[in-house]
Parts: sequence; C-alpha cells; structure tokens
Amino acid sequence: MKEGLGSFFEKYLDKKPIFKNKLALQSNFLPDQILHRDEQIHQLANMLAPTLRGEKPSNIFIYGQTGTGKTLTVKYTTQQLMDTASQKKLPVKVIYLNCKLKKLADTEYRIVAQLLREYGRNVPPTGLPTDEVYHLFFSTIDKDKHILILILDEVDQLVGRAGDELLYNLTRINSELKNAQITLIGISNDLVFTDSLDPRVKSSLSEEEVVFPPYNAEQIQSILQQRASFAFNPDVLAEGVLEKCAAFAAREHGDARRALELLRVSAELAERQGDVKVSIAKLDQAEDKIERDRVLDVITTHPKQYQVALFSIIAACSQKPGVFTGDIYSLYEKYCSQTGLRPLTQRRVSDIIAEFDMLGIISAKVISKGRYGRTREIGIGVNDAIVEKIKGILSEELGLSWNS
DNA sequence: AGGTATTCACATGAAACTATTCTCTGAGTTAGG
DNA sequence: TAACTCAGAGAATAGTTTCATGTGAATACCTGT
Repeated sequence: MKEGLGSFFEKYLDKKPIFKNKLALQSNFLPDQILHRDEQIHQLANMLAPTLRGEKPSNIFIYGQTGTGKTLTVKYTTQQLMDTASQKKLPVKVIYLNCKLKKLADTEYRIVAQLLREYGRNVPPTGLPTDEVYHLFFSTIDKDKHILILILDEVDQLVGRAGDELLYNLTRINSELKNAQITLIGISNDLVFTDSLDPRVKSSLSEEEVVFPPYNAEQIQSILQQRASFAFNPDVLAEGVLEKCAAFAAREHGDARRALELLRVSAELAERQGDVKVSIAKLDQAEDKIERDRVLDVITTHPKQYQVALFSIIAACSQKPGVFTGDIYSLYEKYCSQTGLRPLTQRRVSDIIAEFDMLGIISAKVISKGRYGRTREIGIGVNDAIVEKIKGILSEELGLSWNS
C-alpha cells in the first residue's frame, strides 16, 4: 500500500506538468500588457492625469458587461498612475474596494470602516454608530494633503443593498474637506442601474464615463493565447482548444473570465486524469464540471429552509411539468412538518424561489392564468445528471426520502 | 358578437420585528498602598 | 485609589414576518344587434 502510493507520487513528479503558472489563468491576474483595451486605458489615463498636477480628477463611471476587463483595466491604469506619482513623490492614494464581497464592503458602514483600515485605523466590525465612523474617516483623511482615488467595483450591488446614501455622502464630502480630495471611480455591469440613483448622485458620479464593449471571439482568442503562454508549458494544448474555448465564451456575451475559467478547469481535469495534453473533449467535461460545482456549492451552502424549498420544487416538478408557487408551498409545509422545521411564510418562500431562479437552478416565470390568478410557473433549470446529484445531497441533508 | 368588469392567486414593496454579534460605559469589586 | 470585571445600553446586520398594494388575462356579465 505504502509503496504503491510512493510510486504514485514518484510518477506524478516524473510526469511533465501541464501548468507552468496556474495563476495566469486566475481572473485577478494582472498581465503587464492588456489587449484590446487601448482606447479605454487611454481615456482613463487622460481623465486621471490631472492628479499628477495635484488637481482632483472628475468622478468616473465605468460600465460594461461581466468579463470585459473593466476591473483589470482600472487596476492597471491606476497602478501606472501610482508608479509615476510615487516616483515624483506626489501625494496620491488609490483604494480599490469590491462592493460585492460580503462582510467586507457591502454596506455603508463597512465601506467606511474598510477605508479607515486602509489608512491604518482599526475599526470594529460593529458596535459603533455610523456617523461616528464617518467623523473618524473625515478627520483621518483630511489630516494631510493628498488626492484619494476610490474605486468602487460593482457599485450596483452596493446601491441595491444599502441605498445611495453613501455615494451621496462621498460625492459631497469634497466640499467639506480642507486638504484631501476624493475622486470616485464607480464600476458597474448593470447598464440601467444609474436610473435608480438619486439624480444628484447620478450626475456627480458620472461626470465622465467609460464604456467597455464585449470582446468578440477573435479578441478573446488572443487574450487566451496570451494567458496560455504564461500558464502552460509549450505544446500541452491540443489543436483547436483555444479556438473552441473562445467561441464558447463569445457566445455568452464575450465574457473573457468565463473563457479563462473554462480553460483552467479543462487543464486541471487533464492533469488529474494523467493526460499530457488538453484535448477538446476536456472542454465539454470542464463546462459540465463548472456548472455542477456551482450548483452543488449553492445548495450545500444554503440553509435548511432553502433546501427544503428546493426539495419541494424538485419533488413537484418530477411529478408533472408546470408547477406553481401554491403547489410548492403546500408541499413545502408538508416537508417542513416532516423534518420538524418551522415553515416560513409564503412571502418568504416566494423570494426563495425567485433566488433559485436567479441562480439558474430552477427556471421560474411569472405568468398569469387569467381567472385563476397570477403566479410563477416553475421548472428545473439544470440537466438530469445534476438533478440526481442534488436529490442525493438533499435527502441526505434533510433526512427525507423521495417517494412520499 | 363584442366589449367591460371581475376575480383569482399570487407577485412585489415597504416597514416592522427578531436574534445575534459586537462595542462602550459606568457601577461595583478587588487588591495593593 | 487605581485597576479590573461584568452587566446593560446601543448599534449594525441578516433574515423574517406583517401589512398593503399591484397585476395580467381567463371568465362572467352586459349590451346592442
């Protein structure tokens, strides 16, 4: 047994590795050359340049769909800016915050707290009144003269969760600061989200705008090429893999992140299966695996109530197609009493169903059945193999069986 | 027949409530001088 | 008297519940032919 394992490891080491540098395929990898975004980089650089003369640049609003290189470009540009600034000893500070990160920067309080942390002041995660944190921030930031460029990634998430109060305060804060000045860079992939903003916030946040169009298949392919040359040892990619990968991602509104993930997972699969090459067939497997992992992860990390709800949905859907919210809810109540769980209200379950729909695990469409009311028509949103997996997990987690 | 009005079964929104986690404050307690 | 402890007050937040209002189209109900 021991020897078997030993030789396994030895073989493993002998094998020529597929990856040279796996990090290059991670979405936060910052290559020193960014392809197909020259124009946007140029615009950004122009907008931010006044910083170097000690003038506050306009606020900038950036939008484009997911995986179009927004974050990457902004990080790259500000990085360059910082390099120049620190060479010339100019007082510039760049802070990047991703508003989607739970528990870190998704509410007003947490953002200000996080900013303070960037300035070296530790702030408790709770317990303090919000305005006290604001005051602290105020005095901290105004202590010495500098320009702060604050990048808020995925601002739409922040506004959806916490309202535009924070943005309003931040845009207004400049007039009250004596020394420091703040410039906001908002990044969003929701094009219509600015409509829901307070008009004052909207106009001051988007003094300047930069748009990131989706990549086309060709561009994605060259991006993949670039990353692949970093990430892989030569000759591990089979003919046509990059092409297919690019085509696949281009189909989904030019999302480069997807393409990179697909490529990475394919290679991981190949490596694990002991192949020396990444074949085209691996791409399909990888696509499957990504989807499955995503779904299963969602299920196992959600609380019991969600699981019972999903259990009910699957149970109902496997009986007959075209299931409605009411059916689900009564089933749900039944299963709740079986498991000894206190059932949630229908209002809540309705939201849970909507959430599962968002996650793509089920498909729920609001339809009107005329005289017979308005409800959601619910169906399963993933393929059968995954459903079977889900069934297994759920019945184990909940201790319910599928035949009642 | 053609046109309105109803009506159903929830959807969708907003506000209020609950439980949890955390800080801060100040009264009471302790130990040392 | 200074240092320490510990309960209670206040905050922020997530997850709900409660209450209120909205809604699309299949039917019921008219109306006039």
